[in-house]
Amino acid sequence: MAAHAEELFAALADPTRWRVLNLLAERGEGTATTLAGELPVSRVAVVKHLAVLDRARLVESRRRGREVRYTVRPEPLTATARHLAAIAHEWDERLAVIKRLAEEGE
Amino acid sequence: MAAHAEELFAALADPTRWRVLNLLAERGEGTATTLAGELPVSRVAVVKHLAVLDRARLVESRRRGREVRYTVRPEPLTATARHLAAIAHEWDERLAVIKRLAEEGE
DNA sequence: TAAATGTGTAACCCTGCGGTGACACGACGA
DNA sequence: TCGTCGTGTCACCGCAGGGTTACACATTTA
Repeated sequence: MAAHAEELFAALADPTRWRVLNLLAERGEGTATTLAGELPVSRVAVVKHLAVLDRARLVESRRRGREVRYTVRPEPLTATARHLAAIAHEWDERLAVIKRLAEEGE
Repeated sequence: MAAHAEELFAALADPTRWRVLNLLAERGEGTATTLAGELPVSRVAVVKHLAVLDRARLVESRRRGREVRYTVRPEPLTATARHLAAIAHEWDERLAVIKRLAEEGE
């Protein structure tokens, strides 16, 4: 598994981060301050979450004057979806081979 | 996002757990002791990892006399892959709508 | 220019998690 | 029957992560 994939899974493992992503997807964009206004956590907490999401490339930030607007980035999700499907397929094949060998062995 | 989905992402966020899953997929099955023999961690650590993977339904355990053999389960991966692809698709549509609105607004 | 508003960041708290060693229990083989 | 071997579990350690408050800095606007 690629190293940054684990970073992405870790990013997706937190419920607050999913709420941030959902809010951004619904509204199109948002700042740390506006997001904190709709969440039960402080702005600083939101900033930290956005930093994690940014490292995982799940959000994009554009400076707009004195504020920083964040947008959602779907690409890592589609890439990870393909990745997981491929691994599951490998496992399936492996299990099929083992099952066949076991039946021959009887 | 479903609650146990975050449990699954958390399970996938650890490198040692991926090594456990890979070993199980390669060999078809394994016990906590045999796995610990091929990993740089103790048996107790492997047991804990297997417990996490079991809660996420990524492995299956069958008692065989005095030992417990673990097998890999691909289903959660395929399910999560579909889930992520669907979410990414939603985001894509949302972004397309917003982009169109922005262009009309000019 | 001064007030207001948003961001950046430092210091700190507490919980969870990955890891360890030690020991008790149960099942198998000699 | 007794030693062996695998599992289960308890107590503990260190650190990263999610959370907070407080304060300094930058940019807009009245």
